[in-house]
Amino acid sequence: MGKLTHDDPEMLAADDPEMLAANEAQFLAAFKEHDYPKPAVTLDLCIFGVQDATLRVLLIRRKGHPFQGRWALPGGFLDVEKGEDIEEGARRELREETRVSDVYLEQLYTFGNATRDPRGYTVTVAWLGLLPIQRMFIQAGDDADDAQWLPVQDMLPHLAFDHATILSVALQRLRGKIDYAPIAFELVPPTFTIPDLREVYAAVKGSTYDPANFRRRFKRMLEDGVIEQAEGTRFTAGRPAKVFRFRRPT
Amino acid sequence: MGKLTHDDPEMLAADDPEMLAANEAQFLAAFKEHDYPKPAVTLDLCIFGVQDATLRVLLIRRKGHPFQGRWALPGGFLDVEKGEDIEEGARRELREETRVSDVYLEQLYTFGNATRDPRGYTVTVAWLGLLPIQRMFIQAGDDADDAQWLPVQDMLPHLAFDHATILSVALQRLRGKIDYAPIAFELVPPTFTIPDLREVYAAVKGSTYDPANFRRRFKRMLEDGVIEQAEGTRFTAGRPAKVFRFRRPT
DNA sequence: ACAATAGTGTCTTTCAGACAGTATTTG
DNA sequence: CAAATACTGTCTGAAAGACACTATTGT
Repeated sequence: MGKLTHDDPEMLAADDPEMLAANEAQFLAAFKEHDYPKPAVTLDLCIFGVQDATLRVLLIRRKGHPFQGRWALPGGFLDVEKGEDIEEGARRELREETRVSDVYLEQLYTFGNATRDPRGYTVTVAWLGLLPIQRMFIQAGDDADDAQWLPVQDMLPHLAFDHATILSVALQRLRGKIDYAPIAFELVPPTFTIPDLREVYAAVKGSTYDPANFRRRFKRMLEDGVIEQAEGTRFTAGRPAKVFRFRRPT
Repeated sequence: MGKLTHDDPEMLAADDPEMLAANEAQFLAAFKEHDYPKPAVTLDLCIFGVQDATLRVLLIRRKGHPFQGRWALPGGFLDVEKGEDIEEGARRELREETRVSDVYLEQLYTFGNATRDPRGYTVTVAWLGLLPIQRMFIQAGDDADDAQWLPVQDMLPHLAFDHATILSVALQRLRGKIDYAPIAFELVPPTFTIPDLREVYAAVKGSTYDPANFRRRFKRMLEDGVIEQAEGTRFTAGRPAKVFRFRRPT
């Protein structure tokens, strides 16, 4: 059992790096020999959008095995040879499979076990993305027959691999985070009305919001400079609505 | 470009699985042949504790190269052959390197790029753990010369690999989460006083808390059944304090 | 005029921060 | 007794929920 305290951080610092260099180079050369078994590492993407007051997720229909013809999250193998950072890899996969780029993306969770893919042990780093559907052309890439925005609730039971689990975790994160982080702005076009935003919140959370209280919340954001009013108004069946813009923090 | 709506989830469900079985088995057999290059996958652990009103992290001194003799987060390679789930792997590594088990553990973030380890491209799944230091014997395992609880602030600039980055992310997560999730209870012994808890919060957040307001917060938890009063009192230099217990949700 | 939708005002409750004060122990 | 620490009460302001009300458009 080690001592439990140690109050001299200076003493703890590295040995002189010069001294180590020779040994370390030697070690690194030797290291190549014993090759630990390595898992395949993939990237999976939960990209959410709201359309027709419905929360949707971007899915592809699988062209190849396994799960051929089934709907799945877009994703693919991490390109180790290229040396890409995992976030670069996630953006590359999304681009390749759906021609979508410039997305809000955050890392969600990493799943790794022997059963989630019939091809053997895999580790997948899952990502959560947000996109205003309205402004986006999507297009199936090489590995997919089709790419579509489909309602989360309908699709949850029908996905390939363990993608239902991944999507559930993503949904939980999105629902939890929308209340305290300014991420709803990623789901609407650059200019939007308060009722637009309210629709997004309702679709994400699956509940309704009192229009008056909801509005007051964003009035505070206006005062705090989080959003600003934009030119013009937006016409509806009734009184036209003021238009706002998210001031992306610099 | 695909259609943007699709309202018949039934039609989207899998093709008949029986029909696919033959093709899929064929495919899986063929799959073994082309072997994508795979990254090494490791697990790293940020285990926090509070002692002497100081936030500490469990570190090991590296026995081997690279970064021999430097302090680092405990961790190691995921055992793919054993088929362990990544969380099992994290708990195994912690046990092997420090003889510590039964820890609150949550997944933190996954780091993967070509530069974080001189041995080449690695992916590491980092975990955040919490432990009441007082009740824990730690002991260095096979890969470590020493294992100690060291102050986070002092050690941050002196860690091996990119462990300073990992530790920073862990610290940020801990500080953010302690305010809204009942995780502070993982940092104190089974029974504790309100001043004990307040000390933990202060150590984690690096700020002080008004005793009166802090107490009121936990009085509400008492009413909500999150904590309950335990027998006895705890003696100090002044008036003895009431003792409480966290009622772990079932 | 009326339907429809955008937007305001107000009351109540909850909760956090500031801070003055009381209670119970040891020495 | 004083010193030290635990604990209580009260004022204030910010923010959320409920809900009644006003404003501006199209038909």
